[in-house]
Amino acid sequence: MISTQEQRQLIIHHPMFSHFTEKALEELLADAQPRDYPAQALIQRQGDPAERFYLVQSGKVKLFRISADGKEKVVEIIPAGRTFAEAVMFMQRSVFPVCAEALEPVRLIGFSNRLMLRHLEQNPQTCLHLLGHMSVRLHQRLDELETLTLQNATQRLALYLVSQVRDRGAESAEIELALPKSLIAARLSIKPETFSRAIANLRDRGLIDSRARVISIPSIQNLLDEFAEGQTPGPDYKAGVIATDKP
Amino acid sequence: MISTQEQRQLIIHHPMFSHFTEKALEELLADAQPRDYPAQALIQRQGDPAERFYLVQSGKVKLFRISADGKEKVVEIIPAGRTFAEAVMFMQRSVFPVCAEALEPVRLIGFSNRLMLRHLEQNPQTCLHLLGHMSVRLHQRLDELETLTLQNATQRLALYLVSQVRDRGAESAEIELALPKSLIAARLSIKPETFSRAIANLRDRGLIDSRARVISIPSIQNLLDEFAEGQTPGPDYKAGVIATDKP
DNA sequence: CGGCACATTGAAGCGGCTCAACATCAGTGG
DNA sequence: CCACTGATGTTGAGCCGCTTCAATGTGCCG
Repeated sequence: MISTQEQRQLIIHHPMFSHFTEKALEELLADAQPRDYPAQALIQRQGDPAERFYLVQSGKVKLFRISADGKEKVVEIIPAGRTFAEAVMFMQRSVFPVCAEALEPVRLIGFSNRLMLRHLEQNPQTCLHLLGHMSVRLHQRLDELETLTLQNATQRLALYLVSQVRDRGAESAEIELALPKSLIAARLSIKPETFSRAIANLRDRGLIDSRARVISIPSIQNLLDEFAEGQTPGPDYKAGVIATDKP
Repeated sequence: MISTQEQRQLIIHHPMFSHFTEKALEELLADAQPRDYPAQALIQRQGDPAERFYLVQSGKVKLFRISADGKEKVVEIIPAGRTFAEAVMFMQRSVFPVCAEALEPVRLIGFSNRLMLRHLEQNPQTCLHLLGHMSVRLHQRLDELETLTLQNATQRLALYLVSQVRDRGAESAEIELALPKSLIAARLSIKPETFSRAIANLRDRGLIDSRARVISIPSIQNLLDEFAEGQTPGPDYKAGVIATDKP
């Protein structure tokens, strides 16, 4: 059960719930479970049965996969205000596909999958919103797949830095790393040592300037030009083969 | 406009359309565009505006990304009977995130995104089906992400071989590669040479037996044990940190 | 049979990893 | 206030896996 006004506001204004009727909302809220986790707590384990999805009220959550030999792959860092594990509820066998860990003290609000599904059946608007949301996620995974296979460590770092720039379209920028470098390294699937060397590499070449956690980029364009991002191929790519119009 | 009975049957029985009313279906069918492509034809380019999604009537379609320096990453191979680019219609800026190429002579049926969205607004059942579909896709991408970062080339190949086994749960199996080895290599993000060496590696160790395009696996379990798949960590993983129940 | 695409095998190179030492900084307690 | 400590970040050296380049082998269709 949700108690505080702060929680109500957070939920009500979240796009996931904004199309619901008053009644449906009340039902979901009545069933919602707030829960606190200390830093480093394991919130869920991959393979656990999933009966709820979560909204992060405060703190940051790390989603990751872990392989049999103990190596982990950081999939995503969920900041406050965002939901996670919402895609799981649409699968037949509902188990968490990833582990979740609290990076800092975290407060979550858990919603019942069963209840949510029941309301979705009568609310195409929210379904469409969710579809949009999941399309974006799918697209992001695609970007990451490409980045991982087509770009080397330094390029991945450069793209990450650019993605952290708040002011889109600015010429230059100064950013402060929101996470420990070792975590960013994990997010980029590189080792901390390699991360450090990549930073040094960019610094030596004058593309960035780094002082501790603050990194300034004299020219964002230069950084991007150097490591051309996954853009559409030139217009002359494999030109010539055209489709026939009708079967 | 759809003409042949064969096409109608294919469409009507596809889960994407199975919940639609007769009337909605007729509207979609009236607008559907069949189209043929010769082998190697470029069907769509990443960045192209997307106004339709496609059902593959016959042939195979390769979805891939291409980077500025020409390296390509094969994202997926779509066989006959499946749709692609259906996730794009839910995004604001509707452009194809990948290139598509006909691996063989291909016949596609294209459906209007606009029309489909309009019908989805009145059909939560299909929305939910689509959500389920996209959850699975999201999950698959996750698997691939993990496989790419956590497993080496030989392990990836082993997992691929196992995934190609038709008879789930059988002790041993014999499979015939449905695609040229160089394409499978690309799908696994390894070079053909490495693919070849990986096959040789498994053969030398008695885990598989390969004669040209036919590969037999004496014991599927052995193959999996060797390269323990991304399974849930042992029950003792980071035990101890428990959540407090209430805020 | 020739020709060509596909596949295999060898040798060398390179990028990122591992291991190890050292630096830096924050927090702690004397 | 400073010495101690542990976490985090940096730097160096060597190694390993995959790629690259190049040569050779194999199968298919003219």
